[in-house]
Amino acid sequence: MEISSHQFHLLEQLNEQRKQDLFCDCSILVEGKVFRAHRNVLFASSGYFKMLLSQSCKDSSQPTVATFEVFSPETFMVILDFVYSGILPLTGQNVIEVMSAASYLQMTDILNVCKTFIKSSLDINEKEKDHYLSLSAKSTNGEPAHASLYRSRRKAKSNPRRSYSIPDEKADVVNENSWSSCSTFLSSQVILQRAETQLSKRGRKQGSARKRRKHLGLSQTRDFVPCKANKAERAEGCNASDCNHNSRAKEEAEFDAENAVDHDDDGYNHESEVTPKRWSVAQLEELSQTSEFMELKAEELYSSVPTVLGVMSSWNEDDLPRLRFKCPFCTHTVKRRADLKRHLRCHTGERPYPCEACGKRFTRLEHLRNHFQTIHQAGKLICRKCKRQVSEQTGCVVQQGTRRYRLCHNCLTETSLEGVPEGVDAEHCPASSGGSKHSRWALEEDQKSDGGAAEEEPYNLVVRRGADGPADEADEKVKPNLR
DNA sequence: CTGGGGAAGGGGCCC
DNA sequence: CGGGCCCCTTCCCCA
Repeated sequence: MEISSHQFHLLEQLNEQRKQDLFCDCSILVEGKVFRAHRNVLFASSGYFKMLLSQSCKDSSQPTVATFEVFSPETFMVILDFVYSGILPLTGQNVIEVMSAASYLQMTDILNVCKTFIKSSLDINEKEKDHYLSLSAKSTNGEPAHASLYRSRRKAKSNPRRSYSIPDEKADVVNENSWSSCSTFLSSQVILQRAETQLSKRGRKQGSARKRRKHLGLSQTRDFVPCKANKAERAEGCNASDCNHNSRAKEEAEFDAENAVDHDDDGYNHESEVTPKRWSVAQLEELSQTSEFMELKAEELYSSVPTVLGVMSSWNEDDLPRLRFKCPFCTHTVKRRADLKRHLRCHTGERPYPCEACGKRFTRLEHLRNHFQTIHQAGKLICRKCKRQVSEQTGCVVQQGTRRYRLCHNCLTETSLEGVPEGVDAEHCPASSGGSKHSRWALEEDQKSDGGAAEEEPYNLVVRRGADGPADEADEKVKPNLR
């Protein structure tokens, strides 16, 4: 016989004990504010606490103290209340931070509810937003019209506060797109925080802030965070449709941020001075269009990644604590901060290494090098047609557009007989042809003088870091040729 | 439609 | 900590 109310009453009793500080054996310090709780409850609720407390359980006589600086006391209060009540008081203002904290604390139930919350918020505001955008497009006087629209929008969104009860939620019900949107939005937030750091260093002026504010609301179609291509894009669920979805998420978050703060007559956000981590996505996108933001190099961005970002502990064979770095955007953990930095590129879409020959960009120098070697330098001593190994003497370098590869003399003769045009000057081929198989072929007629020279100057490859600017500017940062 | 090969990209780890 | 190497997986193109 099962008494269904038992669990509820038990949790209720624990919550009462917590409120009266009875049997609380764990103190959690969040930005100076102390929360008291029970170790066993925290252990059962959070993967983070499970790891943390599994260490301290060896000497259970000593009270456990955990310190957090990565989220606010208000956010932790929401989470702790949920742990002891099963009720999650989500609002449009706190959902992002709660989700971020839940990710940090490895509380998947809360994560799932946050996803659902955001998704439902998007649905609710879709029509309203369309209406807003259409009005916005018709508006001729930018600032006043937008300002009034934003105000009316704030009023229109009535009571965004909702409470979610976890047991009804199923992780597999949640549309992954919503998570990808949130994940990408979190990427935006991180980049925004970095940008904020950089800008604060440069002494942000009221005038520029006003100018930025003026453009708020004009960003409904821009995507700030580049979507990753290929594998990681799919891994993170950031495909083309997700990017559209993402823009909606950003607008929603923007709306939430607008809701969360008050603006003075200048439109400057005073709230940001109190809670500097809360930037609206519109502000982010606005910022991304400014020259200051354009000047932010990848190195600067990554140098300001908070040191506490996603750090978690694990245990090695000697039962000694071992730090691992957890990606804030996915479940991946790495041993070294540098590896995390490298990994983060697959979320931010940063590709600091462009190929001089074809313009394709890469996340790593070695990938660029491999690409250049195989595609543009015919680095493989293998006949592309018959797959036989060739040497400098037995294989000719053939250029097709920006691609170079080797053919043995036999295959070269056959290829020539099949009607491949010879004698096309490789150097005059368009750098971005990358096109059809039958585009422009070039055989290096004098291998010793042409291809040989290319071999003697192995890589006419120039590497640039963060070469997002004009070519002239990028050329000033040319690195020595590789190898 | 399918299988094979090349290219791209990400993770682990060493120097 | 950055660079580099190795290995593996995934994607794309082509026969």
